[in-house]
Amino acid sequence: MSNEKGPDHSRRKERSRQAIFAATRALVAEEAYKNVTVEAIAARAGVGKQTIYRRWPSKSAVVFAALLALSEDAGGLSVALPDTGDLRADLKLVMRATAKEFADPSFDRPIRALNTEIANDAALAAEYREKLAQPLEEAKKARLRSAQEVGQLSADADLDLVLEVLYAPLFQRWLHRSGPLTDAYADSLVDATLRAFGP
Amino acid sequence: MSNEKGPDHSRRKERSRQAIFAATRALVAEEAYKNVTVEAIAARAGVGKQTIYRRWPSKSAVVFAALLALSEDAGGLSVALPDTGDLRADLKLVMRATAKEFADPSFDRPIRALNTEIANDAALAAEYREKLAQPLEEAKKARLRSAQEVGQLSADADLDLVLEVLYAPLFQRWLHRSGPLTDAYADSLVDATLRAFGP
Amino acid sequence: MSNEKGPDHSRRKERSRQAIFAATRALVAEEAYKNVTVEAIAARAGVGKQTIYRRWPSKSAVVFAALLALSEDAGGLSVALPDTGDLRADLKLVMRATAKEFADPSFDRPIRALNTEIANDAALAAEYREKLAQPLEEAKKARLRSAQEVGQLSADADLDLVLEVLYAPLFQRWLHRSGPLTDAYADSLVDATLRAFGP
Amino acid sequence: MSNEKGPDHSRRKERSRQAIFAATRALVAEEAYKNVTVEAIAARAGVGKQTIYRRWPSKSAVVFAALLALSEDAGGLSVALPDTGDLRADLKLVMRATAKEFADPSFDRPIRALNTEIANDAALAAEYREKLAQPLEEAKKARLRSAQEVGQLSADADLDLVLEVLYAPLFQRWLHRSGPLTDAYADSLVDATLRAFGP
DNA sequence: CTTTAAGCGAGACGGTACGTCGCGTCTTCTA
DNA sequence: TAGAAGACGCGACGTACCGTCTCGCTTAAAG
Repeated sequence: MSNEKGPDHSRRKERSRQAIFAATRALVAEEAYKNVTVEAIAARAGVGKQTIYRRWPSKSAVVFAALLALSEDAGGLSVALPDTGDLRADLKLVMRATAKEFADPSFDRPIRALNTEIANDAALAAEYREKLAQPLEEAKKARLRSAQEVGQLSADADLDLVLEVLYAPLFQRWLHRSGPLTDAYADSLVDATLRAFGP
Repeated sequence: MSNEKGPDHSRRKERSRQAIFAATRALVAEEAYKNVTVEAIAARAGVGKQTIYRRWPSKSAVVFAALLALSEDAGGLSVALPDTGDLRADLKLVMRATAKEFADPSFDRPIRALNTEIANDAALAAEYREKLAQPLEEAKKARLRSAQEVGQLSADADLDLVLEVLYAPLFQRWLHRSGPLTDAYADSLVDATLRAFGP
Repeated sequence: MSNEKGPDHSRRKERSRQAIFAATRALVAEEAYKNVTVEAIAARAGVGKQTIYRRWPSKSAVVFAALLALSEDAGGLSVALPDTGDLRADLKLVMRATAKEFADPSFDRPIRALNTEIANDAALAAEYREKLAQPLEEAKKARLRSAQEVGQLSADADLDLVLEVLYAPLFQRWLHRSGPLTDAYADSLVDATLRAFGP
Repeated sequence: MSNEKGPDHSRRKERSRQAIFAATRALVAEEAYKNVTVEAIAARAGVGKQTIYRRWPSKSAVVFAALLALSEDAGGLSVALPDTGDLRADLKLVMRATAKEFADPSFDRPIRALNTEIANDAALAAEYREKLAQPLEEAKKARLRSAQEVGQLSADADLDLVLEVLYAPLFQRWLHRSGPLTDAYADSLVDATLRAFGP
């Protein structure tokens, strides 16, 4: 059938693509980032180096694509934030979970790798915002809008700013390792944010 | 005599040290960070590679030391924040200036380099906090405490948290290039922070 | 019908075969031998690489076949040596012509390529002897036998040896570029050979 | 002492140089020539690739230098040909020995490698002639001149030509594997040469 | 005249080696 | 005798070809 044709066409491509992504994720999670080399990825994926360079221009791009694909695969599910009607409680839940994720070494390393790449490459940064950050932010803003409707958040609050005030301190503290990422800390960020942007 | 020797000795050391720092800063400001190599620094400084490796264990450390020294030279001046008695006005002044700095390319590249290094090296991160971040934060906290005394800031506010809520959004927006660093944005951060932690 | 099939079939095969040979000869004549690659041949011939590998096991074999085919096409003509009745004159004519050929760059490169391949591949060397060298040698020996019959050459001379003494010095001098390939040199080889094997 | 300085200076250099030569010779003797790669040489010599590329521009040049050095080390001894007063006997001795050498696989491979390189690189060919071929030829010519003096060789014979008639057939037969390299063959070349250039 | 399978061009694939760059160490020579 | 200069062993870079493997497309035959 013609249905088979498409998949047949891309089967080999797709197999190597997935092998490359899997190898990249494994290396990023296991190794210091400087040991994540194109050569190591190719070897681990059982793939020629050229197969990587044919598709991506640099190690950064591969790493980014691998982590992006990971998020896209899992992303559809986690995009919706909880909405119990209690914004404060919902945000605390989410912030505590986020803090825990950052503290998990198997998340820490890849996210650091990702941040290292996007900090030094404006094009990757743009792609990151478009493909990863914005969808997440939209989901979060949807929750905030819902809160605005029920009067739990100021109606004229700039939602981008709200999200920054809420998340950026956690992000910075994690990136610079400038303090512990405890539940209490997560809570205090929610409280501060709601004081700033509450009704 | 050893009196002469020591100074002579130190003077030579100091000269090459300054040459290394100058070369490092120049390269960091001019080049993409991956082109900042120990060999390039040594060549530009007119110094043997060993002279660099004798003093610092890695490129990261050199870059960090060069930028640290830069801040320490200039640091004495900017450590004291303005205190006109009007916290909101003082903070807006500082935040607008900070936003401008981040937007300046000749600051942008070095600070990105610095952040790249400390994000991936916990030891450097600790040194960064101790030598650069904490002194600055202490100066800022001094201003906040002064505000608490005159009732412009909640007496029981966690000053570390206040600073994070104030600065982290700006930092994150800059690092991820996720938005413009305008005066209005700087102001809105101050306003949000004062709503959260005001009296 | 199968009668038609064969030819039609052959016609396509033959077209690509000729394209491959033409491309190979062009590349061998134009380029340094290391730049003569299967990929370059395929690209120039407008042919898939597999079409080459389907027919020949290696680049050596293609190059050899291309040059062999060239000789076979032209070969029928030159196989017969002149026989004016004067062996010395006939040999000098042939040797001078041979020397001229070797000096011609458009012959030089292909023949060097051919020699490179057969020097390092015993199987190709055997094929070379069988398909190219022996027919030529037989033609030459026929002329020598004719000379033996009229008493211009020793009747018990080993004709293989005679040919080697006559040609090998020219070949070696060309291969090693160890001296000029002049008419005088060609003549002196004929004279030496006839002194060694004359009546 | 200054005597020590020279050697001290070159000790590391010299050690790696010798290691490279030894590895090259071993590989050339053991492996098919296409498996003799710069990478393999470097690995076997325990040397970085750059150390090879710093000194020689190509694999050809390394192989050539390695084999040249081998000959130069051993060369001083074998340069003098036997001179018993009987040219025919002396030449047969030498030619039989030469034929045996060519038949020895551990000579065959390197000499084929050498010939492959010099056939395709005029510069190497020139160096080969100057450093290897000419000294040997001078030694042989010295023996021939001695023969001329005692009337065993025509006084006006072109000695270059004599040597070519004597050696080139053997060389060509070896290179093209066009016949056996027996003692009888060696003898017949000497006999033919002396018929051509004898008194 | 359609259908079909064989052969083709195109070129991606897993690999190997290339020649270069930079690492961090080691050695030499100079001031 | 410290330091500039830079060679060294090493390992990764990004590229070129290798020989193999799909993939559609063409195309001439058999249905």
